Amino acid sequence: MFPDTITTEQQLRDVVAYFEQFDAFAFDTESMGVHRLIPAKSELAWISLATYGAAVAIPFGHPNGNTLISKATRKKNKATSKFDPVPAVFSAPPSQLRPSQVFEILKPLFFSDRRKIGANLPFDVVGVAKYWGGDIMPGPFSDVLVDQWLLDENLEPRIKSLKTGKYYNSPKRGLKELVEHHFGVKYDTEEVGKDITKHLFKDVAKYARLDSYYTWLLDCLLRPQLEPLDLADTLAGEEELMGPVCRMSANGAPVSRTKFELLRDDFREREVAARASIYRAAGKKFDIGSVPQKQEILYGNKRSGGQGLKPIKLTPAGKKKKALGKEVGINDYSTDSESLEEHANNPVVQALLEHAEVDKLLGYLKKYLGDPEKGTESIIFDDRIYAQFKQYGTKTSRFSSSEPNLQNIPAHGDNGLRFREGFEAPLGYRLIVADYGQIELRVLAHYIGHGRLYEGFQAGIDAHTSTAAAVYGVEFDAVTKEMRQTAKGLNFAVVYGAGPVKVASMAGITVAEAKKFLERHAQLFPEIYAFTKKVIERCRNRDFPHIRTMSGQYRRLPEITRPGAMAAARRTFQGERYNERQFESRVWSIQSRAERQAVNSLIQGSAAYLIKLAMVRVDQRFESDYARCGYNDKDRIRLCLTVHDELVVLAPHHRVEDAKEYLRDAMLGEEIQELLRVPLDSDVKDGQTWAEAK
DNA sequence: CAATAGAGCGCT
DNA sequence: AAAGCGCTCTATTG
Repeated sequence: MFPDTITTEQQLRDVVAYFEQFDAFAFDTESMGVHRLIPAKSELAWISLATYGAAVAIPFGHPNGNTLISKATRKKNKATSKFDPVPAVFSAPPSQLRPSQVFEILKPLFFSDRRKIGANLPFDVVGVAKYWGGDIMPGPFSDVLVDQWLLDENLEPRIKSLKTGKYYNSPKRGLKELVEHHFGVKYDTEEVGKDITKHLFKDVAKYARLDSYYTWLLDCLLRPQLEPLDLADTLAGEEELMGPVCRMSANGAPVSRTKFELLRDDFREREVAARASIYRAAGKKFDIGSVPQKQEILYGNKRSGGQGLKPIKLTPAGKKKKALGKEVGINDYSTDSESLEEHANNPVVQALLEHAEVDKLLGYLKKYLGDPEKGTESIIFDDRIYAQFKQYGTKTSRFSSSEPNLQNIPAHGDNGLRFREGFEAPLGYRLIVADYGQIELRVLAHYIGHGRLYEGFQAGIDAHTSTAAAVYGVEFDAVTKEMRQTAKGLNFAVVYGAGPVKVASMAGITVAEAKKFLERHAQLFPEIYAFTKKVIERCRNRDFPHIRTMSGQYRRLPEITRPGAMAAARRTFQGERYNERQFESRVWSIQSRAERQAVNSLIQGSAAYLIKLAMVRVDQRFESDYARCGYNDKDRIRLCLTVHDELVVLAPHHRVEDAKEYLRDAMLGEEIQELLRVPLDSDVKDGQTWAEAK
């Protein structure tokens, strides 16, 4: 039929003919080069496929043969007196197909309606799209990592350590970990996938083939397991989202390299200045990034060269120590910005606060532009940054973003504004930002279905303003900025389960005042508290405690029961000596945390579901619009980013109004609005930069 | 030397 | 005793 490793056109045609017999197949790619982790820009060398009864690896540019001529080593560089790496030398690679041949022959298979299965699917879909002129293959799609996430969002795969031979629970949930967890097989002990250019042709061939093979096997194993859990619709929803996610990932976020470079230079100067101020005020040099050294400087007495400041807040580790009745020292006290604010008049503290802020943002810019000191390359290509968006991996079904994380770009103050000005539409285009207003509170009001919060939304009143009017007992028009700020804190307290201390620090009031407001809030909004109580009790009373979001997604919370919390408490105290009182307090805090998580996950998870639905709708609209109107590629409207309750879109000037209309239709349209008993709200703006459009 | 933990901080 | 993330830095551990 065909061999495991495909090196001729005829073999590849036979493969395609075989795979075309079935309605689904798994695939995986191997990339190389400095940008191998950026699928939109990586260079691929292998693609592998698996289906019923077959798995193959197809090389089309692997640089090495099957013999290692000389091992990788390091050689001392006389000029720098450092050790430079000397790469391994391999024999010449066997003859392989060219990429153009491979992708031409594979195209009918991938551009059919067969189900394509991946592990972290968008990575591979975007990777291969480059070879088809940027076209994203059509669905249906599956991703075994999504399957696993739906099956158990808390899974920690059981892994055997190569060094110690002992089993441990890994926090990672990648393909390798899942394969070992489910099948007890370690198939990549050499870590071939990390850098295929360091490995023999035959080793990569084996590894690449097994990637697809196990992806296929996991699909076979996991999908049937979803059936009894009533997750078919949830899964279908996530799978429908995969196409939009692939397109968004392939589009990237438009930025101005020049602006970022200017900003970096400016931040560099400020960093140097802040550093100098710190040393001057402290009277000596020290490592500003070192927490222990900062503790000595701030909280150490003046005799030993410290500032002699009174430490206030303990670190989490310090709290644990105190709870166990141990002595705490200056190294158990926090040096975070909240602690430093207490001593804002101290010159060392002032300079440290400035330094921390500038250094953090400078770090972002170095990540984007590359850092010669660390030997990293720029991740901006033709004024675009390509982040990875994961639709799995959060406990609440939100998206996460990484490499880089584009969901934590500074948003507030002068720095935030300047930073977001770096995200800029190219000439002839505009950025459009659409965000849901107070979506979490709307979800909460929907679930409750009556009362002040619900009525407020029905009447179209801003939630924070209506809360303020209620707790202060004034008319809506009489609500001041400060009153609204306090009310905002109260509304957050509901969604996150915050206590008086947090509300006080958030709203800038005293703890006593916060307590009064919370009591007053509870009197005026009894239905909210009745609802959260009901959510918690229902969760607790289930055989396996959990909540389900609007999409049907589970959040399992075993620690919401006393036995569950006790088991968790025992784990946290492992090996420590503790008494009854300490144990009880730990159990209580774990159980309370689970209660807050139950309420928050229901709300946050359902809100996440609504924006995922909107993304699918908006993408459909953009795609059908493109197909129907026969526009050029450059006239396309494209999704660039999603930030929890916000979508960022790039559109050419003449399409801006269309894009805005599509966004509003998708976000507020019947299909989504009919899921909620309160009206949704979305704000849609355009601008040249993210700062302007927000 | 590499991997992990902890502190800290950016966002919604 | 505030939910959910990812990243960077240092210190520690194997």
